[in-house]
Amino acid sequence: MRLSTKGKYGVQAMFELAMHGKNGPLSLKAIAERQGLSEHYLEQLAAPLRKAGLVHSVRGAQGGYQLARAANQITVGEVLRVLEGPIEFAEVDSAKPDCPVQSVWSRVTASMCDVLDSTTLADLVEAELARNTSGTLFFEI
Amino acid sequence: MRLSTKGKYGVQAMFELAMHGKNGPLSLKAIAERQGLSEHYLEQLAAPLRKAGLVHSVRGAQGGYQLARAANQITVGEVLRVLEGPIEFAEVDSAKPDCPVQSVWSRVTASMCDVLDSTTLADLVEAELARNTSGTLFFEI
DNA sequence: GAAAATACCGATTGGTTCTATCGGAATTTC
DNA sequence: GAAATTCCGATAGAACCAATCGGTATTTTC
Repeated sequence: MRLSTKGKYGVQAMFELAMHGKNGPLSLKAIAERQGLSEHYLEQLAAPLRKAGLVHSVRGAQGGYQLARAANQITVGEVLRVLEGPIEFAEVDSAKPDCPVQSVWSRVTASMCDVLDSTTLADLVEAELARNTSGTLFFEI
Repeated sequence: MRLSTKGKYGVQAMFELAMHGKNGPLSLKAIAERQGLSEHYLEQLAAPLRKAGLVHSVRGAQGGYQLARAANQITVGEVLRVLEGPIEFAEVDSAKPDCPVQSVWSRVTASMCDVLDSTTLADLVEAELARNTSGTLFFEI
């Protein structure tokens, strides 16, 4: 019932890319350092994200990754589906679709998707910027 | 991110107990047959449910299990926590609690708990009875 | 043109968890 | 006493996770 590190790290990496914005590509090494992750492991996450068209890669020295779309056009749910497959609280048993237990699973899934599909990378960037601003003001007044 | 069969079967079994109500104890064999599960596997789920005080057991022939409380006093979330541990969409990294990504995980978790903690076994029984009633009417009119 | 940086690729591995299965002991009913 | 049932502990195969490793291809920089 818990997200694996694949989805977790993947979203964190996408958040870093969104924060970096259009300042050229950001390397996996840089992301790995900022988030304290293994660079080699991140490679495994970058591959599906690129194949799914969520990021563009730039090879060679000074290369790295950039978001393939505007940050407000990429939701957290979309990233997770690429890395983890369908978002589903429990596999729905097609043999008894009318069982009230199944409908609980469906409702939980829907409520998870509500949050994940309505949150974009831009929302995360905005929250982070707001946090830094208020923090800075707090100490500089 | 997906519920394991432990939680899934466990809730289905608790639902059967709730449906059975106060007509004496219901054996694991009966539950296994109705739900198409392995009886031996159900035993492993029954043990923690009993230790957590959610069911009472009756040993010996004609024995089985009963809910330890009224069905409207047992939520689906409670059953899942006994069988699967804390309900949490992703482990929150205590090193960076203010990261916007962490707050997404918290919001998803909260929204899952909203559904799971507000749904009782009695709600499931009610839904099942309503379904049978309407189904019967549909064919008997 | 050489060297460094980086993305890209595939294999493997150790660990954990899942999903049971098995055999038997204790308890109660009939 | 026989049958039904809970109870207990061990085990085992499978799948998945998380990560590591070694190497190749591409691009920039010097």
